[in-house]
Amino acid sequence: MHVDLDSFYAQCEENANPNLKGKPVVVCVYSGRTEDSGAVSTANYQARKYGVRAGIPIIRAKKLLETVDAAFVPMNHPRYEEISERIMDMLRSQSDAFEQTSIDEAFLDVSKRTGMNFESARDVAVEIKEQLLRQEHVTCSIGIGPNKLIAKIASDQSKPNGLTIVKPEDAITFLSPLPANRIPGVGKKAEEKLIQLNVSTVAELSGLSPNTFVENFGKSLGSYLYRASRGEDDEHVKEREQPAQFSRIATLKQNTRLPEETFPLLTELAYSVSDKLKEQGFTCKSVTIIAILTDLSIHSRSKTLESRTSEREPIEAAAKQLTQQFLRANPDAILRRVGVKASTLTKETGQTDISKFLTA
DNA sequence: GTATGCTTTCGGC
DNA sequence: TTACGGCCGAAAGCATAC
Repeated sequence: MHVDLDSFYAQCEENANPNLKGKPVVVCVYSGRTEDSGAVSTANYQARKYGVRAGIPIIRAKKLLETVDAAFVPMNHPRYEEISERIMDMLRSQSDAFEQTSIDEAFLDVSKRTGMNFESARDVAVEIKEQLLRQEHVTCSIGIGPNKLIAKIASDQSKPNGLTIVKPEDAITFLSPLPANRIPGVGKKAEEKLIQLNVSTVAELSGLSPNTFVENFGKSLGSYLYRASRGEDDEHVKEREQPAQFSRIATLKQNTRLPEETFPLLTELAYSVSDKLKEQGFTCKSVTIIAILTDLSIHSRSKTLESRTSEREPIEAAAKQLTQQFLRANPDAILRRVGVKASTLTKETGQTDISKFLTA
């Protein structure tokens, strides 16, 4: 079973402010550069009717909604996290195995408690929907299928507030007419290939030879797509124990390549990443800087640290060094936004782990 | 040749 | 007509180890 909370941030805002009910609601990330500079994080379904989508500039969303009484609200991420945590705990309690894949999505393995009976799985889904509405005033879209792939595609089939059940014997019939890009992992690049191959539906995709898959999509994606187009997937639902990375990114006051204008922000971002590592009890081994230039192109540079750390100073030093190197190697680059990322995380248990043993 | 690790890019929301 | 965020995980591409 796949559960997807409908335009989650927008629902959180509607619940926090009843004035928003019934209006188009646009949740915005303001960059602070000018009055309306920034992007749309998400929009409720009323706003989507006017063409407002995640990722578009706020100013464009305002134009699209200028004839209606719409609400533009700043994103409040800590609030969404808190609400999400309660919801995820509830969903986990309704499952045999649980896997949260984002702040608003999760897979629930309900095979045991339903004995693989899809009518019984429907009851679980209905109970989840009722409980979510009662306890958190939130709607969701649920997909039920014989595996994660089909559950995920099914949850996307009917939104918002949908429930789509695909029994094993109906899987091929369900998938066949769908556009091939509904398969997770088929993005822009794979889609271009599909056009070349004259493939638009999953059924057409499944008609390609195994060689055609590997030749066009590579061994990894190719064999995944071969199976996916047949509705096959054997991934298990499993808890994600540890995050893989923490990052902070922000927009500069003005476009620049001067160290005195970028370093203070880099320091702030590095400190924030370090604080989060410490707060959550992690150390990192690699540090990455993200550079977004005036043409909005995205670049990154990373390095592996000499030793694991969560301290502010080594992360800050690495970020400054990587930025300097990037600017030296790219004399025409002008920075618009910069970010700092810590990855290769390890949870520090306080117990003697192998690396401590070896250094001792 | 395969496994593993590191760096960079892609894509979803 | 343009406009433009802040996260995350996964994939791709390459190098190195065995």
